[in-house]
Amino acid sequence: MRPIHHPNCQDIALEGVLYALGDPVRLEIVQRLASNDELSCSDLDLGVAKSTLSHHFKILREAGVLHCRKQGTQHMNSLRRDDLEAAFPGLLDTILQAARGKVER
Amino acid sequence: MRPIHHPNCQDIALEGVLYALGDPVRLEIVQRLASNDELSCSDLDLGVAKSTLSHHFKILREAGVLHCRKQGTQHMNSLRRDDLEAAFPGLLDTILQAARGKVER
DNA sequence: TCAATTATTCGAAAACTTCGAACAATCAAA
DNA sequence: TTTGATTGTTCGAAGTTTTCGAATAATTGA
Repeated sequence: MRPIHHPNCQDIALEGVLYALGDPVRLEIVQRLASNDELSCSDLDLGVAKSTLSHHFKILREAGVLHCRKQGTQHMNSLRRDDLEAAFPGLLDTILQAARGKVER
Repeated sequence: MRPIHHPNCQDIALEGVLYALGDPVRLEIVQRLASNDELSCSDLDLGVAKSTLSHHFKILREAGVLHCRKQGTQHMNSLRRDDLEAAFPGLLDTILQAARGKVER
């Protein structure tokens, strides 16, 4: 298994982040991570094949949205809140707020 | 030529907006529209085929990001600022701010 | 009516997404 | 230490989307 790649803070691209979040499954993942410090793939049941879920996590990781840490057989994922805030102030919060509004109304 | 379709305010979906903006060409279009009230396709030279540009405008239109108005042979496009603000407060401004930061630095 | 301008539609090629099956890595129990 | 269970990734095929250039459509002005 190859080492997991994460972009540096300064390499996080806005298009990449928006693209990553512009998918219902990935946006849902990010929303769940907003209220759970860490989640593994197996914590989520989003109605897609696990290979597809793996792909979605890869997109999010390579966009710089989340960080992945191996722990045994699990991969623990967490939001890169601080890095995103540094790169694009207010962006994540605004998007999470927008996503939240969608449901609560 | 079929009539141009625009979604209603309440039908603007967050994923759709993020997806639309998660492409370099489309993000560039939106940035230009942020400083120009109206632009036609021919006002832009973004290094893609005009059929591709037409496709990008369609994505942006159907996501509810911009409005298109026919004027003669031209199609004048403008940002749906108010509708976006109503649907997702602060989102467009935050994204434009993030996009702006990218260049000015 | 004819030509010029502007933009969309069409068809083909390339790129991406999704799935299930196969594979790899890790840990725990026997 | 081997076996089995758990967790994810990789692979190959099928379907979808993106991109391009060529053809088409709509509008205006000469």
